[in-house]
Amino acid sequence: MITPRTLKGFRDYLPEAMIPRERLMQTARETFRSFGFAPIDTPALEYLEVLSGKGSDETDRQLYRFTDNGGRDVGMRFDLTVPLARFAAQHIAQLQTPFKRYHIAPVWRGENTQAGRYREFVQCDFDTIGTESVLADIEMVVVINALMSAIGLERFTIRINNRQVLSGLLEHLGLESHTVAILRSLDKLPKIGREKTAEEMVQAAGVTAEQADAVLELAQCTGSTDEVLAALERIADGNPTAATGIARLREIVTGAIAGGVPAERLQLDVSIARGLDYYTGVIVETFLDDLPSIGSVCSGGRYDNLAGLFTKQHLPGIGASLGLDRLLTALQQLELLPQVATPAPVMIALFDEQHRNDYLQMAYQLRRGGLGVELYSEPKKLGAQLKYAAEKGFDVAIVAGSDEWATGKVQVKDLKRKIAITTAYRHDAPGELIATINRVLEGAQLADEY
RNA sequence: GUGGGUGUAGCUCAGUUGGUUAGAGCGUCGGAUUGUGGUUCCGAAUGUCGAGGGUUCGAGUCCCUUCAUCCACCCCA
Repeated sequence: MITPRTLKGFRDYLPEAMIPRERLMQTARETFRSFGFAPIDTPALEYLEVLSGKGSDETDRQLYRFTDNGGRDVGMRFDLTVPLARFAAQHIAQLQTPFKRYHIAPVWRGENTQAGRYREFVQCDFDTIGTESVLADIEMVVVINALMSAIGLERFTIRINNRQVLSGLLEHLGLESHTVAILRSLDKLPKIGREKTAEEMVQAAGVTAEQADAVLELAQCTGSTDEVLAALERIADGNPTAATGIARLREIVTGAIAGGVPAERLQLDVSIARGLDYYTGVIVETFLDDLPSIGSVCSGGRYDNLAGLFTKQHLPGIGASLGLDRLLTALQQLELLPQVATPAPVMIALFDEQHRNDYLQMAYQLRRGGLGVELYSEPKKLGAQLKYAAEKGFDVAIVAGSDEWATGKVQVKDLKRKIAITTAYRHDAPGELIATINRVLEGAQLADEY
């Protein structure tokens, strides 16, 4: 016998897990499409050189790679952004710019697992390429807010930074060459605190204590966006790069607010750096206020030359990625996921098998009326059937025995509120029953959000 | 990749210094209740103690290896 098992970091999804998962994907799709992003897909496998070209040592280490049966060196994509760069370089002639696409698909990273971190997980990316307009930057923030709201979340914070602000300061301090090491240290600031971060910067990045202090002062500006912007201007001291970056941040924040994002969800935070070095402008991370420890659930930013490896054409872009599996882990920990094992809301009890064809006819009529309906398949005791319906998460059970069929009425049981409604029903006039069920479902939906 | 915790019934866990046939609660199934579900009562089933090897008269318990999972570092969705 072969032991049935799954690989480390790879998972099976039972209906209870898959139902909210599909719902989340559907919400993401609808949100992206409502902004005009169009779907694309790319292969899971790419030539190794395509994936490792831009990658750092870290991504190289996490890359699943092998030689295929034709002797080609191939790798499994570890994000959707590098495939997009290849895709754009390859097809740009047939695409109009700005090109807006969304891409919902699994990616693979051979790293160590943890809660909300898997080796196979789904990302929901949306990007706009071919424009440097600040409107695209603003739209990214607006989409993130719309997406999180559509999922049913209210308590989240979108942290915004602009690489140019820090670059400007580093330029001002004469530290451009240490940028990567400084960013790496800076990323630890929330975890290890200011003093240790300063120590590490001095040690790992080889800067002076004064320089480290200036960087940290910049990174620790807090308060309202106006306050932070004013403080940044003071510290950057007229450096042109930083000034450009700060002006851009101001435009993004005011634009996002005009675009419907509540101001309190936006927080300027110069300390967020993102490990990926391909970001060149604005950077965002999205944290759940009630579960910040899970990390960012939606991150992105501007990259002004991602396709440079694949084409001479200048292709600036901006976009972000929702971590579907991480978000689902978070929603589960916050107990915001319904425990439902059925995708259909209505179950018809097989109460009296003599009327089997009536039940089939009724199910047909209800489905034609737009309702998801399961007809119970065994003539078990009614109590057992109702128990099955309640535990599987159906909202409505239809009960009709010989008495009901004789009088032209059926019982609509509201399983969530435990009440029964008697409604007239005939196969050639199902309208009243459908209306009754819909009334119950509207109530049920209110009490049954994510 | 490095370091640490955990792994016993479907789930949450107990299992005393190694000692006969491995337990509890919840859940499941059957019945009380042959036309009405989340309560109550009665009854029942269920484990190669993650896997493999070793020490021992004897291992769920000790040792080694391995797999999975969680935590920290690293990195990130």
